[in-house]
Amino acid sequence: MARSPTTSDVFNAVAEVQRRQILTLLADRELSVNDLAATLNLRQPAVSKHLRVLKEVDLVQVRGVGQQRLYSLNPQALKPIYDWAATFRSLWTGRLDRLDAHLAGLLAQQKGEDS
Amino acid sequence: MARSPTTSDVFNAVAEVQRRQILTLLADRELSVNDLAATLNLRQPAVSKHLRVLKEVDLVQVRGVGQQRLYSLNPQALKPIYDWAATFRSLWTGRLDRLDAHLAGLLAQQKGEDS
DNA sequence: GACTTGTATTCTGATATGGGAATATAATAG
DNA sequence: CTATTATATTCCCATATCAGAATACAAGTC
Repeated sequence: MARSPTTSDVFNAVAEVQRRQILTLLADRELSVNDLAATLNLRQPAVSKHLRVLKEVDLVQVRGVGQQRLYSLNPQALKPIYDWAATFRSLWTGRLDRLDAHLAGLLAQQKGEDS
Repeated sequence: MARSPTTSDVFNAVAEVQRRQILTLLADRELSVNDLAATLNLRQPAVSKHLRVLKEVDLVQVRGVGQQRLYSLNPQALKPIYDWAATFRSLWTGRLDRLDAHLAGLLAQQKGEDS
């Protein structure tokens, strides 16, 4: 078996540095492909390809404005990553009940699933 | 250029599902390689290789106990992921102005063009 | 020492990557 | 319609992956 495709889930999509930077930039404002290329010092095709990946996992959405395509962030798609990492949060905050908290977190995740 | 090595940073290491599961299991207790292999229905060499990756990015640490090698989680190594994701947290916490912005975006998209 | 158990490493192969170069498509302007 | 601007796609290739199989290494037992 080979490595999972970058489009298989948000974790794989976000593994690439450039894509994380794109998301960070889009957190502030809608940007066009060339805007991103200029800011990141990447060629336009490279940016287009990264955006394609991000769109496939629903991390960004596009809006066509004339000849431009403005990409914007879909923040909620990042929630799974936050939630997963948050599961371990009590383990580094050095509290006594950290194990309990972690187990509670796992349970909540199983029951809740969404939001 | 090729895809970044899984050992290049925590984000890449954690992109793989099996490795995330290993971390989740290790959050509860120290486990041996064979313990993990049995629980995850993976062959032992596969687990050893995953653990190697996790160790290289300092997500786990090993302790030799007799013939066994007990792996344990180093939770703090997950903090960068949590912190990064938390950066976007305010964007999905349902503030009204954000919702408005999003709906405005959708409306503009309807009038402008498709995705 | 010979044997067993636990783990790590090496080799292989199918698969996917990310960037550059070139090209194609889309939308607008003249 | 032609030219221009903005973006997407295709082709290429060096690189890395993950799992399986086989093997090596390590530590304990007899």
